[in-house]
Amino acid sequence: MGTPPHVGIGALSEQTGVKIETIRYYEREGLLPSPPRTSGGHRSYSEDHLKRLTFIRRSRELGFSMAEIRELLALVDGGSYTCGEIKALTLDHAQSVRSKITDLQRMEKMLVEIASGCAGGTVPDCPIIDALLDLNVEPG
Amino acid sequence: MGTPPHVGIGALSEQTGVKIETIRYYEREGLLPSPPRTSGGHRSYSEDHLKRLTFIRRSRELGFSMAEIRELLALVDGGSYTCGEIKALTLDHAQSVRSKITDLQRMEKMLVEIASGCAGGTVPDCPIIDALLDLNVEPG
DNA sequence: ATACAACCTGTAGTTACTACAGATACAAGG
DNA sequence: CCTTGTATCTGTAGTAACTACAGGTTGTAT
Repeated sequence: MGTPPHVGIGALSEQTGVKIETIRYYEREGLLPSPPRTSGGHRSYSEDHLKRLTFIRRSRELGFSMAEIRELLALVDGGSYTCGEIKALTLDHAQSVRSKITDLQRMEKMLVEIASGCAGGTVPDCPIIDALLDLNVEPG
Repeated sequence: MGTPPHVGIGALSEQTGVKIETIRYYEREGLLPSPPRTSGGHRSYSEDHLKRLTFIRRSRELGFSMAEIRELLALVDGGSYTCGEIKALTLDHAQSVRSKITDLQRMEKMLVEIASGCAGGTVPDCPIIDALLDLNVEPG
């Protein structure tokens, strides 16, 4: 009927979109619990592993660091988490994402600005190079 | 009168805002040419090094990778660069910055969205956790 | 029995630095 | 000249989050 109760690492990888090596890496790092092994030593995963790995992947996609994910998981695992704690972590993270966006926007503006000074011709005298050489070095 | 003709690595570091270890790292990586040494083996930098290091630092601040900087420097060093080449590199980079911005904006939106579903109370039942567990796993 | 894919462990490479440890060098004061 | 103290030297290892091997074993289908 549904999915089989235990799958190998390859199947887990396909179902979650997380590469095999990365799954093993998460296990080494303690994010994903060590699954039981077959008699021959192959990892055998259950539905719970699938859920947890999905959680990890989603969190990574949202830009949480592994340290932050560790925190989230610790709260969840402890069973003692409150909505407030989780929400605080999430909003903290959103703030840091916003500040990265601001930085990148400043960058982009500068890039376009210095590029716009450039005719793009074939002369070897380029205002972009000049800008990179001279910015912040200009005397008052 | 002006600046002295040769300075040590500490002074160069202060003048450019690039840490000493980083300066040595750039030298190892071939971005900054090896300066002459004093009899005792200390690095002794000239005005040219200052300019080049400023170029590197500015470029890094604009988000160019070291590989991209290497390209820029190769063009400049070859003396054969044209405005068009430099401009193309710059606009390429600007495009990749824009796409990073788009990604982060999507992230931020998701974060705020899932956080908004959360009352922030003390109950251990949190829609953020649910979202992280279930997104993309929902059956059609 | 045999082929072949899937899996195993362990190590090293990636990016752009940063942080040591342990040894010299240099500059100033006495 | 000697001492102190700061500056610098080399070389190695650590950071984040993977990714990519190499060389060996297991699982499975015929």
